[in-house]
Amino acid sequence: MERQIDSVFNALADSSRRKILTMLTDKEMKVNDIAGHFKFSRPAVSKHLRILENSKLVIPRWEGRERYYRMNPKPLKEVEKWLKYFDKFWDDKLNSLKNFIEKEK
Amino acid sequence: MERQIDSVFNALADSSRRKILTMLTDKEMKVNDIAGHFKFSRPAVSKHLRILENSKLVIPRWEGRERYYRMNPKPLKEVEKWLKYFDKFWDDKLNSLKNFIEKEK
DNA sequence: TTGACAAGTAACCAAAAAGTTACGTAAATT
DNA sequence: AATTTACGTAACTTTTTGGTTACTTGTCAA
Repeated sequence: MERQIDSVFNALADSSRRKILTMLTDKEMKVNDIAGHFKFSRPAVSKHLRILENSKLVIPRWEGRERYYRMNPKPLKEVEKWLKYFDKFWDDKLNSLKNFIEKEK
Repeated sequence: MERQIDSVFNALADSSRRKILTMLTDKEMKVNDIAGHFKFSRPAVSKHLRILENSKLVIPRWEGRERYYRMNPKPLKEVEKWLKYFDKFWDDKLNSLKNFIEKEK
């Protein structure tokens, strides 16, 4: 079974999906509205939405025959947590990198 | 030309590559040492390293016939910045909700 | 109630990704 | 000098991904 963090990183790997997320930051949108922002077909958009949905980055809501999507920022917290691990070393790393580059010259 | 952020997200999409990054957090490692941690072959590891290298997440250094890799956390800052965009929005939203509730009282 | 509309799903295809084995090359070891 | 070692690279295969078109289903509107 795929771990949650894997599915989130995977969902974020595609720039179209990241674009969808930014579109959904501040508002709900239905599938056709989203599809209107892309050159490719609506079924392709549907697939992207399915991937975002599986990673819980978006949450759908039916309203009649229309499906509204909104963003769920929670899974991004997992990513931030993963990144924080490196932040701990950030300054040290920068310093030693600087020293490394200095020595190279 | 691929944008930097795209190549970074792409590099991070693979869990083996993320594992390599965590291995390199606090120390340099040579290719064979890294390969020792995976079930797949050394050339496969080499490919992953090439992808990490292209996204600038790791930096190589030749020492004789051995190649040492170190992590470069800088590109992760781009990712964090991308994530911050959402944090800001959701924090603001939470705050205005809080203010709203305060005023109601 | 008929037709159009908003979506999902299925079957398919091409290109990219992720692995393999085989081989090449330069450095270290004997 | 010959051999082994640490890597890279090339050619190839399989799997995954991202797209397509065609079709289905449920809802709305005439």
